[in-house]
Amino acid sequence: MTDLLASLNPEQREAATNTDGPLLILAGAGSGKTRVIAHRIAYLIGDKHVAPWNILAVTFTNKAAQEMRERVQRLLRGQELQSSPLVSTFHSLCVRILRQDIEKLNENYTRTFTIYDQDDSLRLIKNCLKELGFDDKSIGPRAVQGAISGAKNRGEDVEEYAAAGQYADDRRASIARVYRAYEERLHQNNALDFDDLLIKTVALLKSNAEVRDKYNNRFRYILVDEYQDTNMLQFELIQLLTEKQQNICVVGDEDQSIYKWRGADIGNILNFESHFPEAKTIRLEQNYRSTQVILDVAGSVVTHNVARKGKSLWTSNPRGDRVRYYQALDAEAEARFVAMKILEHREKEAEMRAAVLYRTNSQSRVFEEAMRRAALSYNIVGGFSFYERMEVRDIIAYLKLALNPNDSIALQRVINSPPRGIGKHTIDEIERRANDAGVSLWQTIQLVFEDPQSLNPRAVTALKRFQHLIRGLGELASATSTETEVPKGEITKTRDSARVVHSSSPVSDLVKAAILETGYELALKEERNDEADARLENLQELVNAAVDYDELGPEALREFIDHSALVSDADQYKRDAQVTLMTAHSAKGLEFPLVFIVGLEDGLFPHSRSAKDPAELEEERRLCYVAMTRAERYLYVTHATKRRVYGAELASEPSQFLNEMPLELIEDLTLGKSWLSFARGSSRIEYEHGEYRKEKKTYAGKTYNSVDSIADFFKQRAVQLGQPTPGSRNAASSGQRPRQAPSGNDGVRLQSGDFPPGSYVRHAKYGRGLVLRREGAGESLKLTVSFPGYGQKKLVQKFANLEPA
DNA sequence: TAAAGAAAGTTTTTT
DNA sequence: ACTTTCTTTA
Repeated sequence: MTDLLASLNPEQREAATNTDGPLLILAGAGSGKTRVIAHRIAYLIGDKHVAPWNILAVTFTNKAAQEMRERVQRLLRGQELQSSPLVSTFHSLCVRILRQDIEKLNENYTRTFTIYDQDDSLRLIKNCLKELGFDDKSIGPRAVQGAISGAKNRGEDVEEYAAAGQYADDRRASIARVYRAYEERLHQNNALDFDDLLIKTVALLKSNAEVRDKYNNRFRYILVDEYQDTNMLQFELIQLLTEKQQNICVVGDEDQSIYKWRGADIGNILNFESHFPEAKTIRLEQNYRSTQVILDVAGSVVTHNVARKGKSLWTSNPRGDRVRYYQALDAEAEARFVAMKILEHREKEAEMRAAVLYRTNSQSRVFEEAMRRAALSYNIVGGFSFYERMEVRDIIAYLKLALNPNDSIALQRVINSPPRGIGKHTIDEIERRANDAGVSLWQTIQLVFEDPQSLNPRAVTALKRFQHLIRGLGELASATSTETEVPKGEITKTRDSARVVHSSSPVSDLVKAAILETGYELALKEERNDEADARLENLQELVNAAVDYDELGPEALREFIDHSALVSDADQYKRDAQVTLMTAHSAKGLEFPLVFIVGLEDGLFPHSRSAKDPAELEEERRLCYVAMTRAERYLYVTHATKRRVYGAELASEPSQFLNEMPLELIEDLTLGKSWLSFARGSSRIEYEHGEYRKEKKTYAGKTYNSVDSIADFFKQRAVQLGQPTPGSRNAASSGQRPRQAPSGNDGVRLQSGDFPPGSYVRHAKYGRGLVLRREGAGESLKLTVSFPGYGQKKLVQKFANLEPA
């Protein structure tokens, strides 16, 4: 053990061995955070002889948990252990606790509760909206879901939310009604959504001293990773669990806080010392990951944030190459450039792993294609994950029904997939009657048999067959499930038969049954096309995944289903893939020798949704910082000058974050003129850059100088293209001329109200904006205008009431 | 009822 | 552009 610790630097060693009492580790990017946690766990077990069972490490993602488990295992290699430390995400920890003790909460939930993931929850919300008669389009289900989740994460229950809504607008009052209905339905269905997992666990630990004691005694040493991203509920959970021993160690970095939108409270890490008065603080500031240049560029961007304590990250690594920049014509050209560069790097160093980081999942598509064309094997994290595929979710829904046919959301999902003659009319009728009678859809089906009313015999027969199908799956499942599901007299018999089935793989058998007996496989085989074949393959994968649960005992099926809800990105990140494509968010905690940050455009990264709030813009900047600091040796930043958004082609400006990088540390790989070469050639901008930095501390908002340099860039391009531009006689002499906003009135040939690209306009609502693009003519002349703070808007000139500005 | 065609919404990030 | 959902038709 001692030699293991010898590989740590003094601060790291201090952090690993300071095991008792509250400890805050402020760990900068690449400072060996995961290493320290792993060593700390190994030290607790190997040197302090703490039982592994008494150690809990909590992470946010399964990826991080997996990584941590492997690291600890490697450190403890060769040692015989009685148990292993629990390394878990917040959500699976809560499931674990609730599956054990939720009945002690006395809210009428049973241990067999179902978990509704985001998709299930959205379906339920849609049902509630329908039921409450919100059939107008004024209130979108997604918006409601966001509002409810937000309320839940702020700790507001229905009553509190409704009370707060009393004095607010109608919209909020409507949402409160949906919230109430949603909660009732969840409860009726014995279901918990993702937020409830935390809420109910906290409520349970708060209300029941016995349970609290039990877990306090079990988890004597607790570690929390990415502590800057914890929200109120997670903080409460940690506080309740560490009430007794206070052996709480948290690791985090304020500069990497990127989940405020999900309710994360940065105050948790900033105020750790006041929450836990005995706390020690250790700073890890030596970076082992990146070159000095990469750190300098990343640091330069993040220093533009005002709400920041600031810290110094240093490295003894080589300076490294400059950050490389490329301006592509469009998204396709951007992807081609990235693929080409990856090939070049791999030619020099065969094992070079690369990551392509983008802001939104929708950007992944072009990169996938480019990788395929370049014959690079790639790996996508996030987006449409395996368990989110339609066919996989359908089969899971059948399995959920096998355990609990009253799960109306699952039933709704598969009652007619594959098509079995239960059409829209029939389903509507059943829903209506279920609502009237206040029972589940499953129970209503039985009622239909007793009194078919308007339903025709064909539909009734189809329902009979469906009922029979689900019952059959249910019987198969109860052979592998707990005793509680079975009538008392049959317990012995059932358990015996469970054992028999057990040795011949019960969970995977059940999955197979759900694929075969439901007619799912047949329906896909009959389609005879590539897509159906791919789906069949996915289902085979699902069976394979289930095999891992075959030896797990009576709760195996339940655990498999839980896993499918909580482990949405299971094993998606394969460490040795040549290329990994993912969002900047997903990349947190990972590192690659070669990193591309793509789509650095205004409105995309930073995202337009973050433009109105300076705090959100700062979060975008931290996200950019996180992305940049993933790079070990080579970092590329790229953007495109036009990009399709919702099918329409839009001109895009360079991201202000590019303007915040030190230009002398950037190498321009663009063929021909780029925004960067322009910005460089303009001494005025360099000068303003210096000025801007001095003023920075007083202004938290958007970097307007970037917009100005970008405006000049567009004007220059217009000149090159020979398009008439207001003030074009001046623009030819590039950025050297005195700063003056072009005006629609000063060109002789231009009428007032004519707005070419590069000119400024004023809009009643959005204020002053830069015209990027014109299309159409006469009545339907449309302008694409970028408004600081609002992003790009496409306006019909005739109706937009624009004035020159 | 199911398939085919039309219209509407989608894309911020995640457990 | 693409996918989901609504509407029409056989």
